[in-house]
Amino acid sequence: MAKRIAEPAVPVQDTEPDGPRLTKGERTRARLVAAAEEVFGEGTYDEASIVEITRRAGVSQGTFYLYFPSKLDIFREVVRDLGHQLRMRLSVAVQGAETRAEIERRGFIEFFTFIEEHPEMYRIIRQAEFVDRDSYRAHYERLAAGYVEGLSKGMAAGQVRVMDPEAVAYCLMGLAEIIGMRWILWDGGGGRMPKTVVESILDFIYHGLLPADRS
Amino acid sequence: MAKRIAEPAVPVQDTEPDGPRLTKGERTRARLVAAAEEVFGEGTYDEASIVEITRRAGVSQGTFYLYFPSKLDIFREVVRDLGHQLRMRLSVAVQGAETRAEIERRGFIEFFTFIEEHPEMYRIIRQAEFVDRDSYRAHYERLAAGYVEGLSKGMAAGQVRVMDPEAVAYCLMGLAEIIGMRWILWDGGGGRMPKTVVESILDFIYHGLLPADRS
Amino acid sequence: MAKRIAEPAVPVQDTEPDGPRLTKGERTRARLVAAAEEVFGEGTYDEASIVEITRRAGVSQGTFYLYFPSKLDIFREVVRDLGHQLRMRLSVAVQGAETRAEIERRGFIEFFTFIEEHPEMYRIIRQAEFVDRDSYRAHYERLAAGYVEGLSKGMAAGQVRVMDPEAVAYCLMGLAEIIGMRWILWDGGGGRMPKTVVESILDFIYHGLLPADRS
Amino acid sequence: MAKRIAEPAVPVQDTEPDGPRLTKGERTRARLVAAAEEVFGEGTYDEASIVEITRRAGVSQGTFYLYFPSKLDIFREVVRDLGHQLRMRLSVAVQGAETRAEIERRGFIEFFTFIEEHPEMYRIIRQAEFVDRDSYRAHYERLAAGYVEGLSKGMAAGQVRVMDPEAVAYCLMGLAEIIGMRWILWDGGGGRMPKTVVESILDFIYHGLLPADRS
DNA sequence: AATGAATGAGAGTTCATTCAT
DNA sequence: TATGAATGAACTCTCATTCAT
Repeated sequence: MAKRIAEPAVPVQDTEPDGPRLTKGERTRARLVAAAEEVFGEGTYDEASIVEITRRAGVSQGTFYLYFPSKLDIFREVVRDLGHQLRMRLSVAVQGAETRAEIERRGFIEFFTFIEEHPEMYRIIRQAEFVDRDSYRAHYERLAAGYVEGLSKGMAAGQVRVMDPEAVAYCLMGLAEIIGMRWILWDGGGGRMPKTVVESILDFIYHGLLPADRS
Repeated sequence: MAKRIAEPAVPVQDTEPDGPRLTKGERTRARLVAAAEEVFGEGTYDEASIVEITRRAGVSQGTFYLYFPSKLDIFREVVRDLGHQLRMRLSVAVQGAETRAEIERRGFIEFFTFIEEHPEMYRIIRQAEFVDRDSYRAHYERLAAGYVEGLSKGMAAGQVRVMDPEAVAYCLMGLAEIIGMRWILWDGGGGRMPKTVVESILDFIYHGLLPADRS
Repeated sequence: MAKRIAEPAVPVQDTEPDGPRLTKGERTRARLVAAAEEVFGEGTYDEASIVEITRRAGVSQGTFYLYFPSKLDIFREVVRDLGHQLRMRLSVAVQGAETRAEIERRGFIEFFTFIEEHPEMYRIIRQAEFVDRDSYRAHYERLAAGYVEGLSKGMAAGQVRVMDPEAVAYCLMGLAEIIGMRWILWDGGGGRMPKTVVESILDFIYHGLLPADRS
Repeated sequence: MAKRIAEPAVPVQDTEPDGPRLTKGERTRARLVAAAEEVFGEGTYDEASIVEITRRAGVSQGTFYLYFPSKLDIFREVVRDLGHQLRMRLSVAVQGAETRAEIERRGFIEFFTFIEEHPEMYRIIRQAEFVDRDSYRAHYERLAAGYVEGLSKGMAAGQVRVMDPEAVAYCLMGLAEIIGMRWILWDGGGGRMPKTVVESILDFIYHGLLPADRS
């Protein structure tokens, strides 16, 4: 990380737009979380250092421990936070979609957009697998829960072939992730999904889910 | 003396079964790789230490640097090695399968078996994403290459719907991985895939790949 | 927020029984000293932290420095305080004793009782040897002073063999301390002195002090 | 500690008088123990820092952990070592003494001499009470054991009044310690015991131990 | 071909203390 | 009279790596 080289960091402005509503402490805490999100996103959990997080947040090292008991704890918070953001975005995106195909299309596209916007989110959550398996598992379970619900309804309504809904939910998540990795993150990090890839995937999923008699 | 703290785990035998065929140096090297595979599989890349690797290999720390220029280098070798093993097993498993469905069935089942047998392999390869992205990418590209070839033939032969073959290959890999993680690794680590889950996935894939006019 | 990590142990009541007589400030100060006595008694001077003292006293860290300029200062006060308590108890205990033997018996028993009741007092005063030698020395000098006075009178009256009274005073203090340590503190912390040990010691002292021609 | 100021320390000579007999590692270890003895003797256990110990030993901080797993472990070793030295000296000193009085005289004088020569030994052992109670207790138990044996014989032979020998042993140790503290350490640290004090104590002990009918 | 010894940078964490409000 | 927030120096300990033998 180039950041290793110690520059005096941004002189902290205490009069930020959203300042007045929060206490001073709450603002500091928020700055720490934001900084941590950045730093964890750039390298390994182990490469990320408290020194760097506090430097970017514009506070001293001691201050960190006023708000988080340990490095692991802020990592957990960051994972929780990112998962929450993702779920919000997805649930908003699929609102109002009528057919299963439409839901999947909107969901997948929103997911890819999110990763394009927050490529670091990807790194962080996947690292949780090694750093704090519980956070990681919780993330997927929460995400899967929504999916399972939707798929079950679709099966009941005859729009989706009857299969183990949890298995299918995980298939779709795994699939979306690896595709995002391959076409967004690998290709320079700022890549966008090629249209033909998106269409192929949606096609694959569409037929994979569709009840036999409908095809 | 250092011995107080940790003594060599295994008194090293220099006359091992496969000894005679290799030079002393080659045997030492092999022992180091084997030890590294163990150690990397147990924790994080950062948690794994050269001390521990050499201790298990029964050699001194200095010896390590006779064979590998750095910790990262032996990690790369381990990743390459595991990927190689996996590809061999898969290619043997699908040999002789006639239909696309049969190929997928055999491939998936072999993959899950491999993970059940080497859960640590999973940890190691996924860590490569953060530790040495090139190894990681190379692993998937090699794996994808075989898949793409098979799928392209299937499409040409009209057994598989025409889609971007690389996109589909990655879909299948991502799907297999997350399922392996959820049902093998999470459930205690020694879990086996439930039948209904396997069948649901194969069903999903089968319809996902099938050409429309065949259904 | 810091509260995550530690909340005030006791919701502080400002209307305590002995409240009305003292100003608010005096009560806060007293609470701090009491808390410090507890905390210093539990571990090392260095292990004791201002955070913990203020937490138990139910005040903020900043408040501490309103009453004491430093950690060392409150430690000194605690030592002074404990020494004072001890001297009071001893002087009350020996009041009315007629012979030297009786004085020693009552004094020693009272001392052991005090240690049984306040084992932490012991830890604190002995630590002063390292933390603040002046407090420590002052404690012993004050204690010795009383002893020297009594012994000198005894010598003048022919009840005690003529020796350097200060040397004898220190002998008796050192002897009492180590015995208290061995039989009260070591044996589980809540131990009581065995009778035979007490009698042996008193016997030893008795003959040690007795004038030769009397024996 | 003035030593806090970082001076490049003594450039280490590798060809010391007792060099040839020990391996390089053993010499380093010995240097660390010697340095630790110095440093622990100067201040608190907590004030003593690994930095300072290694600086005086002329090795890097990392080297420390090649020989000792932790700061506490080297402290323990130092305590054991000092106790051993002391016991050796005492046993040599009393060798050949015939009467009980002679034994006590020689023992006490040797003890005071030892403290005059190693005032730091005193600090270190007493600190063990707080730092590692087991070391501390073990020290006294070992010292007491020898005493108890001698006293028991004396009682059997009718040279010493019959009392609980362990109680008496601890009395004598406690007494010696406090006297050493008061007249050697307090008076400037380099003090010597005044003759009259020594005589008073021996007198006190003599009569304390003497069987009644003999006096 | 192998080892024992040493290094030194860097990590996470703690804590007495200060100060604006 | 009291607090919440912040500081920064100091600490113990780990580890990949180097090198003389």
